[in-house]
Amino acid sequence: MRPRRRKKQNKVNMSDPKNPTNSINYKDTLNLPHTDFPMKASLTQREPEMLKFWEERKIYEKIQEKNKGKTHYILHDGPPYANGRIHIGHALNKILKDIIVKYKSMKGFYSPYVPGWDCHGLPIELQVDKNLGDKKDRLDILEKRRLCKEYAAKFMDIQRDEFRRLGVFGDWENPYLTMAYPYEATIVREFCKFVEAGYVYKGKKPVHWCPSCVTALAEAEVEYADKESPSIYVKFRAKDPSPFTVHRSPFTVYFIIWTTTPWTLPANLALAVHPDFKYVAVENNGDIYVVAEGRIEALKEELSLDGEILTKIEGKRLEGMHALHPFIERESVFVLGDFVSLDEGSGIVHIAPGHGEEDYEIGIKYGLDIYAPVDDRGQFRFSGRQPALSMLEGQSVFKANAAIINILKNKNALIKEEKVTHSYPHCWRCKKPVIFRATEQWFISMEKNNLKERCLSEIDKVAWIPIWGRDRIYGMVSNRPDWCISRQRAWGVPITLLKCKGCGEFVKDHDVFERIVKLVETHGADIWFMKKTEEFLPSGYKCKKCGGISFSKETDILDVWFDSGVSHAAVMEVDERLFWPADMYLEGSDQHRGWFQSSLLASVGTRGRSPYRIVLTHGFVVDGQGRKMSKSLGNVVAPQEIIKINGAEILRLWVSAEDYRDDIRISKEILDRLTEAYRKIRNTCRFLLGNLYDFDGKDYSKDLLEIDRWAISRLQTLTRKVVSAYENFDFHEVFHILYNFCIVDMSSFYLDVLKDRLYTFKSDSVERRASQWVLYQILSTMTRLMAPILSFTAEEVWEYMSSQKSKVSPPTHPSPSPPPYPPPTSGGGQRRGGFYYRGEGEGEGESEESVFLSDFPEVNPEYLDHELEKRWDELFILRNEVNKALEIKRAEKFLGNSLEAKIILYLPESKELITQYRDFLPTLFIVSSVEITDTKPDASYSSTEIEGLEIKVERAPGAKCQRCWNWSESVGTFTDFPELCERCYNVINQ
RNA sequence: GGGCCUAUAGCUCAGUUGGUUAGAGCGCACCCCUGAUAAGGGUGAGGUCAUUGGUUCAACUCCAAUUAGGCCCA
Repeated sequence: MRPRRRKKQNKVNMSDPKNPTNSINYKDTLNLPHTDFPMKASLTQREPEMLKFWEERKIYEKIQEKNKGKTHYILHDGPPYANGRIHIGHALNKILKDIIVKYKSMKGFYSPYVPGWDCHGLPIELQVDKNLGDKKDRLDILEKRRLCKEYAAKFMDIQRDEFRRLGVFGDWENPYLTMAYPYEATIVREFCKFVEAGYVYKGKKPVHWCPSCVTALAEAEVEYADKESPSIYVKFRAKDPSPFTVHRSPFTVYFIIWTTTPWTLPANLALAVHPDFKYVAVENNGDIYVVAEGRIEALKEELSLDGEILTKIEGKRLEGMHALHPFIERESVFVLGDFVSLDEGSGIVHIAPGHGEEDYEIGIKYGLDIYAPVDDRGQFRFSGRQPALSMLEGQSVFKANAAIINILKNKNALIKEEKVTHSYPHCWRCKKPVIFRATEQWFISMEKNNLKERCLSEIDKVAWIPIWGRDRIYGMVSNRPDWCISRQRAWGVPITLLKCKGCGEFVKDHDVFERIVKLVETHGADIWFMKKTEEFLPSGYKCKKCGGISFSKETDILDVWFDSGVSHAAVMEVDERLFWPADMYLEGSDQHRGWFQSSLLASVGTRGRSPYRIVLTHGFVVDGQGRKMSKSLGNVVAPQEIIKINGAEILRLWVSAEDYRDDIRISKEILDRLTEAYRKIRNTCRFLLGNLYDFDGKDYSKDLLEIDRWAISRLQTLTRKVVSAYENFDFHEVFHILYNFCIVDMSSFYLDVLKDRLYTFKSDSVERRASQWVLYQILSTMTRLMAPILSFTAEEVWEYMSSQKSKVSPPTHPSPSPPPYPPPTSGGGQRRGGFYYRGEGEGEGESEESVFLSDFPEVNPEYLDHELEKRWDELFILRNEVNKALEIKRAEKFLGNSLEAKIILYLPESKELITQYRDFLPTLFIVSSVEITDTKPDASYSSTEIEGLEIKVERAPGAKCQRCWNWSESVGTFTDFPELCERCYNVINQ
């Protein structure tokens, strides 16, 4: 504990009146800064205390109460997946949201924040399976769902604590969970709406299928990795060789195709060519081979196809012709496709409509069978009995590649075989290669009711930040296929459809749907698996189509993107605090394909418009070199680590300092820099607090010196810039503007210059009070400006601002450290004992118990003075030149402290500025005296910035005043205080 | 391979509609102070504006390609 230095402010404590000079500690007569606000932040310890304060005092709830009824601003939370602990991307996302919500709330918007979690889905189910080990296959579906639910709940809890630890405000006690009964009921209800509107159909379609997990995978569940595959050239004999043989009929004509998936050849039904390419017939070893003309050079090398070109034919002329399958008694028809390219292969593409996206599209177009003789486990199942196929029956497709190549060899249909390593889709969970396989799936049609078109037109009504988000999602929606919404898994909301066993028709009665929704609402989605089929139907229900009375339940579950996609209905429409549509959705840029899109589809399909007005996206967190984080690179930065080492506040500062539109880098150096920046901001606040310990809180706005008016004007400029940056969601600018203000305007200038006045003037002199008034405005404004970002620190400063005076004054004896936070007041809304208030007519005070209950600063035009700021810009140039001159002398050891200097200025022309500010210049330069001369001094510094200006630095005349440290010729002229200058003498003697 | 995006000092960011020697702060080096003190102040050195072409009287700025990186898709 530091002893209090200050006794009485204005009277010297003289122990020996006869010999005053020896015993006076003039330091005691100064108004040195004093505050208990610690220099060291100790964020790691202090943050949890602050969180407790916010929780106990129900600050979030009070903010909501305060803004109730005002214009709303709804940031609808995108639900993170309730699996695992949070990573740095989660932290980034939630902190950005928090900054916006806090800013809007302080601006007076009603901006409740309801966090949510995505709870269903494959990753959780797989994790549960993994934990179960061998037991997983014996487990009842309800039992497994129970375990999944527990798992999700556990991680929801963990993540909730981690999000709260970041200082994020929200209704953490009542988050939305996609597995909550009412939410599940909404999912079912929204699904039924889609069914009733005719969007939902059951179709056979190739989807990514994981033979290992035995499930269809969504796009989002597939990841690409390198895989080695066979690369083969295969020949298909032409059924009718005549168009290629001209008059040389003995030749056999073959079409060459290239594939890396030989196992799809049994399902080959067609060959595709580009309508606009030319195809050539090349004679080679007594046969004729047909390939695209544009590939001939490459194939000469690849396949030694270097014979004479006999004929040339346009691709479009091949349409409808037939080739013979190399090992099955079947014909493959020629079809036309724009997707055929000349980048690789032969320019003729093998088509298996049941095993490829483009193959499927073209198959539909030509009315081909969507044929996929592969079962759930990725094994061949053929219905017909052909010799070539029987040996493949039951083989897994990847293993069958070799057998098929063998068959091709035997049939003399293989031209070339090698291995390639290429990017191939893999299952995101089990990491094994997946296949494309046509299966029975449920889809939401993008064409029905013009859904796609309507989505596209809604996209143009949304404000996308950054602007390119619009192009991105527009392109994705334009090209997207129908939405495959079924999954063959356990952990999710079931597709609640009942099928007539007699005719296969699905029950689509509204009443039945309502009945199911009600059941789910009360019992959860589990009810679907608990009750018998009949229990979902009114007694005696008959099939509308065939009159059948026997029905079966659909057992597939819904894609989790459907779950989160309907959050607009489950949360925004249902929660009476919220509003539909949301003002903002804010997620990472990957969500253009994910949640932004599923929400858009879910909302346009049933509500006809998008559920959001603004969509803001941020980039991904990468390491210091700009590379993505991965376990294998070992460059993963965990938010928990940063919190432990630096504190959540530094993480918040990091989020704000970086431009989130791009990828966001994080590294030790970046965090070190930010920690420095934090200290600077914190210390600036501390210095301000320290000089306000005895401020009387009165309005001194009429007593300001010009430099004070400059400072208060700069404060308005700061406010204007910061508000505009917040409004544009340019948080990194908030940080830079605020930080530079602390350094440039405050610490290195205004506060440095002000020390003389604050410390040495009579404590209650109007000049000192005026500067304190300014400091108070600065501190109060800065604290509120930074609160949405530096929430912990702003609240801490706020706390000291409102409670400091009563603790600090009068500082006659050591006082115990104040408790970090005042005890809870009985009866909400009671004012704390804060002393500071604004002048008359500015009714706002700093008595709110939290900075977040105060209003966000606004620019006060009365204090904004552009003229003054502009004039002072010139003074700064002058000051910088004087500093250079001083630095030269300092290097020569001519002086140390600038107060030892006298500055002589010589400026032949345009000297209005220096003469106008003649008396102020010593203060401005922080030197003891300034002389303006008409004769050019010798050995002076010639200014490079101001033409003609010469600056000479001399030792200041007189002696150093022991109190204020200025050098003055008046020192020694007072016999009772021979060590004091005149100014200090007068202060002491009053 | 395709779509969208990014590239300015060691770090984080500015750089208006193309128009002088490209700015700021931090960090770094050196110095001062010791009455913001595990603080404060001053001065200084750092950039071929990713690369290469093109448009233009003039390009960090516009266009194209390349390289590197990111997200999404195949």
